[in-house]
Amino acid sequence: MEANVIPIMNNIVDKMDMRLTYQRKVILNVLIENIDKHLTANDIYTLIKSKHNIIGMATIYRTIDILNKKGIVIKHDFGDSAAKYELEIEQNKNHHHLICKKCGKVIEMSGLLKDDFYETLLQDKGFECTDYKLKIFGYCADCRNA
Amino acid sequence: MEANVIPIMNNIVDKMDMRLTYQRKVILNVLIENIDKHLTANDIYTLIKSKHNIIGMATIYRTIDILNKKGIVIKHDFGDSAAKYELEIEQNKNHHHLICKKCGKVIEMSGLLKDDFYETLLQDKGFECTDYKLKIFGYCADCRNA
DNA sequence: TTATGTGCAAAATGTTTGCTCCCCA
DNA sequence: TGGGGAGCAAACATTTTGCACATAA
Repeated sequence: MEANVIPIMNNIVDKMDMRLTYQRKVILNVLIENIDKHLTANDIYTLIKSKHNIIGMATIYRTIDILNKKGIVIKHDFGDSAAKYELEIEQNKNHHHLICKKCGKVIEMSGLLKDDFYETLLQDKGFECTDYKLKIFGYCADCRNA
Repeated sequence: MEANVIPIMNNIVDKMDMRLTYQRKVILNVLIENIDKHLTANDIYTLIKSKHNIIGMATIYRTIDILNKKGIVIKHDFGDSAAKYELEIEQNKNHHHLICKKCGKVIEMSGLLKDDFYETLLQDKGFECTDYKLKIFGYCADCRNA
């Protein structure tokens, strides 16, 4: 494991409250090293295979599912069949995704919701928001100029 | 076909610019009659089977896909395996979904984005927005009080 | 008439599960 | 050492595809 990954890993391990097996360490390691990317289960599998021993697909799905339920991993669906995962760190949390309908690129940004949306939801609908996903479809700068 | 469906149907048919077969009419009919619902491909299949002749699943997927590409049908993914579809009428367009993490209920609302988000996207990222989907996860009034 | 659409069945894809053996705490 | 975890393969659900036949325009 690379040194700079260790403190992040420890931080997550504190939150997980589950047995720390070799496989789970390796999965977390890949997620941390790709903290700015969206990985499919198969991406994770391939990345692990290239650096460590092979681990089973079922283990990846089972682990990711647990991490997702514990709020450590976010599950995304950008419409291209396989679900994508990323670590739910503060920096990744509740950001928006701009998805280009031409080239498929995903750009991240934030700050498009009204500042008082949380209160509005509670008052108007009695709905308590824990998190949200905003997907914006359209055309990125490159594709618009092409 | 029920009488009140005909004007909506004609409106859509004008937009589609594709051969109007028996199967496509029946699919559109079901979508119009359930304009306020989110249907899976299988829901559509079952609804058609109960009122008309059986049509093939492949036809449903192929038709819905075309309608989606033409902007007549919206495809949703609420995280429960099968994709859900609804007509993309003005009333359905760009609304938000509040998804209860306990009971799975989906509530619709709108008006949570900043008024100038379209311009912000264009200026800050050069991104031209055509449409968006905002999914808000949390707990509905019923589940919060239960 | 002919390009397009349909149905069927088979295949592809992504994900989940049962069961046996393994290993972390 | 005991109970949760892993691996494998088989099952599963949803969606896609190839091909022969049917049909709207």
